Formats: sequence, structure tokens, C-alpha cells
Amino acid sequence: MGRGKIAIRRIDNSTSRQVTFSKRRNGLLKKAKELSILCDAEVGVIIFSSTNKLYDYASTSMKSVIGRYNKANEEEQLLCNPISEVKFWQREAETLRQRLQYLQECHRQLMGKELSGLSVEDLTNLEIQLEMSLKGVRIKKEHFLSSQIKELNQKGNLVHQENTELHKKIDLIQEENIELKKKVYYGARNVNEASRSLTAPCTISNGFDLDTPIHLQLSQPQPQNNAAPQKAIELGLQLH
Amino acid sequence: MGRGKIAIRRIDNSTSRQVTFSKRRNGLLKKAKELSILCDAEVGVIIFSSTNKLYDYASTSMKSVIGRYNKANEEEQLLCNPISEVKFWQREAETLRQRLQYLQECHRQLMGKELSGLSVEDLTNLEIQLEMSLKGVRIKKEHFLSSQIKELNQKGNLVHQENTELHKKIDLIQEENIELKKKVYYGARNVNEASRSLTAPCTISNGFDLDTPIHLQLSQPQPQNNAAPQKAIELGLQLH
DNA sequence: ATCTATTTATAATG
DNA sequence: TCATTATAAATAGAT
Repeated sequence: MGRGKIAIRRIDNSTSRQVTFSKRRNGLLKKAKELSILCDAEVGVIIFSSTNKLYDYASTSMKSVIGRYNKANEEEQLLCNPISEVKFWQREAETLRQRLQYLQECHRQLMGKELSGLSVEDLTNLEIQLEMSLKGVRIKKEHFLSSQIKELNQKGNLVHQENTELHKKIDLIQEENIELKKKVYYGARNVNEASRSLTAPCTISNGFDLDTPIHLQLSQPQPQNNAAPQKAIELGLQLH
Repeated sequence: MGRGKIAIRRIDNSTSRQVTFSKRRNGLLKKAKELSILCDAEVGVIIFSSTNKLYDYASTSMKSVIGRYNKANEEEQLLCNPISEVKFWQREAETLRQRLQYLQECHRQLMGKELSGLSVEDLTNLEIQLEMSLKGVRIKKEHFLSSQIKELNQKGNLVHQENTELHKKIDLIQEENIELKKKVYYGARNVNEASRSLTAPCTISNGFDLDTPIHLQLSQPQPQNNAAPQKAIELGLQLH
């Protein structure tokens, strides 16, 4: 695969051997990586150049690859003492690996992938399972949302009550005020006729229409009862 | 490098993943061999398939390659020391256990269980995922079923055609028969007036109404064309 | 390193 | 699994 074909034997020219080593080393490592990804395989590659430099690749870790390799070649027991504890943990890891593999397959199927190996019956069962799951999730979500709405309604009602009571208070204070003004006006006329300029009626106004009823959780709290309830409503709306 | 380009990520279809694994595994091992020969390098390759089968190549011996590797990575010399190896496998088991646990949780959620820890947002995402999965499963199933129906219809049409042709044949034979009977009748009267008892019309009858048209795949094949087609239809109906 | 003519690998298909 | 073939990728040789 190049300008010319070369025979597979040691390249004599050391420069071109070095160049070819670089290129093919990268190619090999790339292909190892691709194989592990494409085919879900555990792959390890170790390369020593003719100048004794080490290059390697492991899809997981070289420790894992070599460990697994040693385990798979128990009769060769190349590099470890046959200590029973090691064997125990190897078996443990193998068991876990198998369970993990099985579960991963289930997971992929539940995610709607990797359906090619399934029969119509399997697909129907999967469909039923997914429908049930979806139903469960939706029920949970609706429950969640409806309880939040309920909570918000309660808060809204509380605020509304508070507002009503404040209205009453204000009405009372206003009446009281009017009475006081009358007293002040008549008192002032009696005492000093020149102070008439102060008698313009002083209506309470803070920019809000106090006669508009406040409905549910969407109502804006009045400045009088701000801070705490407002904060509570915001928190109630947070969908973490 | 093939009829089409593929993205480097896990191949979903397990059959083509297996096929690709075979091809690329061979490719990788071949290239490793070539590299070692061309460039005078010591190369080792270890591959575990997703079905846990081991494939390997070593230009010298795996023992030599791994030994050299361990020497070159003095800090990673763990695997020669049994105590370190135990620790390694313990850690490996712990890692696998954690992954297993996480996956189990995902699995339960996908099964619509154990939803209590989830927020509304999580639930919505889960809902969307389940809907997509369900859609995928249904598409797959419909594809499966519709291709089976198509196949059955084709088979039915074939049988129907066969029947039509058999009808024609029978009509022809019947006509021939009538002609023959006439000849026999008149011939017999000429030769021997006493043989009149043989002239009762002999109609073909095998218990089936030959004039009823046979429709599509539900038609019962005539005894004339039994065995093979009947068997084929039964096989076609199997939903494995 | 970069370029490109070729060879090689391999994805799709039967 | 095996064979074929169209195409993508790798790389030999050159600069």
C-alpha cells in the first residue's frame, strides 16, 4: 500500500526502517484502538523498537490486559505466583465482568439499541416492559407536579388571606385617618384659619391597586408582605 | 476502507460486530507481524473478544514481551509481586462492582422502579428515553412482522397460481376424458352392443370443489400439490 | 513533515 | 463462514 509493493522482510536501510517503523507503529496502534471500540474488545499492544524504545496501547489498562491474559493461560502461569488469593480475586473480577456484560446488554435493549438478535416475542415483551416503565415514570412525574401545584396553591391562598386581612387593616387605618384629618381640619380652623393649604386629602397610594383580588400562585405579593413568602414561592417552583 | 465509511464507535448490530471483529482482528495481527519483521521490533498483541475469547500474537514469546514490558515500566511492576497483584485484582473487582452498581441503578430506572431520587427533569429525560426506546422496538417489530406477511403473501400467491394451473390441467383432462368416453361408447356400440353398462359418466372427484377459487395464503393446497408448499407455509408462520 | 500513487484493508453484499 | 467487489484507509517512495 504505497508507491510500490515491498516484500515482508527486514528493511535493510536503517533510515527507511525507522520511517516505516514510525508509520506502521502508529497504524497498528490506531487499528488496535479501533478494534477495541468497534467490537467492544479488550486489546493490548506492546511494541519495542529495534532501538529498544517502548510503545504501547491498552483499551482498558495494560495491567488489566496482562492480568486477564495470565488468567486465560493458567497452564502457563507466566508471571505470577499461584497464590490462591490472587485466584480468588481473579474469579471475583471475572464474575463481576460477566454480570456487567449481561446487564450492559439488557441496558442497551432497554435503550432501544441492539435489537437485531431479538425475536418478535422478545420485542413484544420489551415493548410491554417499556410501556410499563413509561407509565410508572409518568405517574411519578404527575404526582410530583400535582403535589407541587397543590403546595403552591396553599401558599397562594395564605398570601391571599394575608392580603385580605391587610386590606381590612388598611381600611380601618384609612377610616381612622379620615377621622383624624377631620379632627385636624376642624381643630386647625378653630385654632388658625390660615393653615387651609394643608387640607388636601391624603390618599394612601403605593402604585398597587389594592382592590384587585389576588388569585392563586401567580399573584404578585404586595410589597407589604414581600421577602419571606416570595422566596418560598420561588423555591416551590424550582424543578431541580 | 470498504464499500462505505463507518464511524469509529461500538457497532450496534451484533452480527456485523462479530464479522468486523474477525476481519479486523486478523488485520491487526497481520500488521503486528509485518511490523515486527519489517522493522525488527519485538511486538506483542493481546485481544479479548466481547465474548471473552483470547487471541494473541507475539513476535518472540508473550513471556518475553510482557517481561520486557514490566521491566521497562518499573513503577508498574505490580504484576510480578503477588501481594501487589492481589491488590490489583481487589481494585479491579471494586471498580467493576461500582460500575455494576451504577448500571443496576440505571436499569431499575429504565424498568420504571426506584424513581424516588429523581427530579422532574430527570423524570422527563427518562420519559423521553423510554419513548424513543419504545418507538425503536416497535419499528423493529413492525418491520419483522410486515416482512413476514409479505413473505406469506408471496407464498400464497405462488400456491394460488399453482392451483389455477392445476384447474386448467384438470379441465383439459376432463374434456379429453369426455372425448374418450364418447369414442369408447360409440366404439363399444359398434363392436359389442352388450357392453352398455360401462357408459355411466365417470366424473373426477376427490372430495374438493374444484370450481371454488382459492384465495391468497389461507387457501388449502390441493392434495395434488401437498407436502412441500404446505410445509413452507407452516415454516413461514413460525415466529421464533 | 507533507504529498500522492499505489497497495492493502475492509464494509457491504451474496 | 467464505467469496466478491467497490471503496476507504494505509503507506512506500519522493520531496
